[in-house]
Amino acid sequence: VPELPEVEAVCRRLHEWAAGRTIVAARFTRPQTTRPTSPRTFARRLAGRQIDRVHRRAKNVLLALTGDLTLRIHLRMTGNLWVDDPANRPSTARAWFTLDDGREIVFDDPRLLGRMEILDAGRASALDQELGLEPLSDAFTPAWLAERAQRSRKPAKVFLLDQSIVVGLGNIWAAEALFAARVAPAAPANSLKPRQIRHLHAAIQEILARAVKSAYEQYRAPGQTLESEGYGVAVYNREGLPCLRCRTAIARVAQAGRSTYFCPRCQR
DNA sequence: CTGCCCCTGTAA
DNA sequence: TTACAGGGGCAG
Repeated sequence: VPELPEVEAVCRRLHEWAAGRTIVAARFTRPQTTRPTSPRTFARRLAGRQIDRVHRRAKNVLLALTGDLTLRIHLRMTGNLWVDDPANRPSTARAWFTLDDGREIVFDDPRLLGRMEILDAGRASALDQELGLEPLSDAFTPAWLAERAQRSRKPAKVFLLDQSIVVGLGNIWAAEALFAARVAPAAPANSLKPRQIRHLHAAIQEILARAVKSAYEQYRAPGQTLESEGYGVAVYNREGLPCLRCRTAIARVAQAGRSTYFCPRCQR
């Protein structure tokens, strides 16, 4: 479900739907959803707080609450968030926060991998520090990317997935960026030429900007599934199918325990 | 660095 | 029945 574009779309919609509302009560169905405290303690800390705004940092959904607290929600693989009438809550909902207007924020998470945590101001800024650069920020420049790549021997794909360097890229968009830039996923980051770095940088920004737009427009209604494969995927999940540039069969290899799709002819 | 784990769902 | 799934934390 969510890489940067989908998380961004969720945050914007949640902001539209819930900013200014107050959380009246919070319910959880599983103890592992809340970290590090129990659902009970967690719910007690949330009750009565107003949601000032909802924004994104890396793949985290951040709800800024009154009293200088931040609710951090990580959707992991299958999480989703929306605001709706309690009557429409799905059976896979793992948490819901009743709002002062009778609607509720629903945290849907079939695979139970998602996590949430309450941060005080200090921890919120510490988290911000630990995370890498936002790829759509002005600070993310070709020179900066080149400098970081220089210091890493990781394969390019693994380098792009590392959230302490650049945030927001996941398995789909990392593969897409490498394909667009014609960079081999196994090439060590420090072996990339300046020209390849420039292409990679441009590809990351273009691809993500376009995907954010599509994801936001697509995520209009509460409870909709987040589908990134629908918009502009050129290599991901296309093993054996012809490369869109040269017709060579797309290959799949495992890197860091995950599938990487690439064109063995145009990416090297 | 890779491998395993957290979980459930779906498809081959 | 097995493999795999858009994430990430941890062990070895």
